[in-house]
Amino acid sequence: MVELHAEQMNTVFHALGDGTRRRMLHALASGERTVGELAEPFEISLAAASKHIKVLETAGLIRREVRGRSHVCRLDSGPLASAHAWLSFYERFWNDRLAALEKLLREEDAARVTRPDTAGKPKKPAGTGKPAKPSTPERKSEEK
Amino acid sequence: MVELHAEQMNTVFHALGDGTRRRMLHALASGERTVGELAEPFEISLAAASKHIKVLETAGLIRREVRGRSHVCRLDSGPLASAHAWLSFYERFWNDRLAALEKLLREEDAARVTRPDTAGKPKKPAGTGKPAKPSTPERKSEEK
DNA sequence: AAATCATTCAACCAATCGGTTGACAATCAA
DNA sequence: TTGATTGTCAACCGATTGGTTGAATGATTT
Repeated sequence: MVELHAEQMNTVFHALGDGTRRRMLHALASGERTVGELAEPFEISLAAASKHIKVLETAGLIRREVRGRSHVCRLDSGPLASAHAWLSFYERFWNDRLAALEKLLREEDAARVTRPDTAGKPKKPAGTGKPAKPSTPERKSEEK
Repeated sequence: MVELHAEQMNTVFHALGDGTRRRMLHALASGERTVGELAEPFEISLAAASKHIKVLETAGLIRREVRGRSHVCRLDSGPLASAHAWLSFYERFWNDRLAALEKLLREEDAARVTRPDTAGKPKKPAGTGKPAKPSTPERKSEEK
């Protein structure tokens, strides 16, 4: 599952990287809102708000339904769920008990696979217990 | 808890909005990496990679320890946890059963509190069951 | 038909982004 | 000391961002 649909993630995270847009999403959490209603709390022009809304829309975070002359927006949680899932991968790192275990496992793993005799001199003091990067040279996946 | 520390969230989500940086984080998930090691999978200059790493660092997503001439980076999951928590607010929207319930509750709530007779004309067709924005004018918190 | 309302569009602006190159600083190996 | 190695810094570049203003579009009201 590692980092497919990267372009989507870019747009979603980028959309979330702005406080104005996050507040708009938050407003939409309690129901539909027109563009004007979404714009109202902010001291920016309606055009600027409209752009923010378009960013949210193209990120798939909201959907728009044109009712007469007003555009009604509602949340689409799909991309939020994706972002949430992406972050969940790192959950073990902030879940401390698991993190400690995982760390041990990683180090053990590193110790098992460690460097297949790369450079001649084993200048390893062996004391500090540095995890020592596993020699596998990092798979490539997403390319821009 | 609604959208405090907004500046942090900006930098974190912005940092996550780039595939290169996400892949760097992913690499760090399996252990420490030097700047060079982090840069290696990418076809960009070391300087560019260094900038990415600095973005991650100032977002608090990684920490750096200078060992001799090499800078060793490791993940700091704190901000990831924050982002995850922020997204969790919307969890009910993609958890369908809960979503349906919540929706009902919201509508019920909206019906109970509905507009304290704002504009004169009750042009409400009352048929479509639109949630009807609660008249509370959206609390302001974060200001850029 | 005219006015008003809700919203987008187009052009512009300054700031930021992601990238480059070349110079620099520091550490380590010879 | 000389020379790699590891990484940052500074200057620059084109593209994108978030904002503005003014005009244009479309639906509703009068």
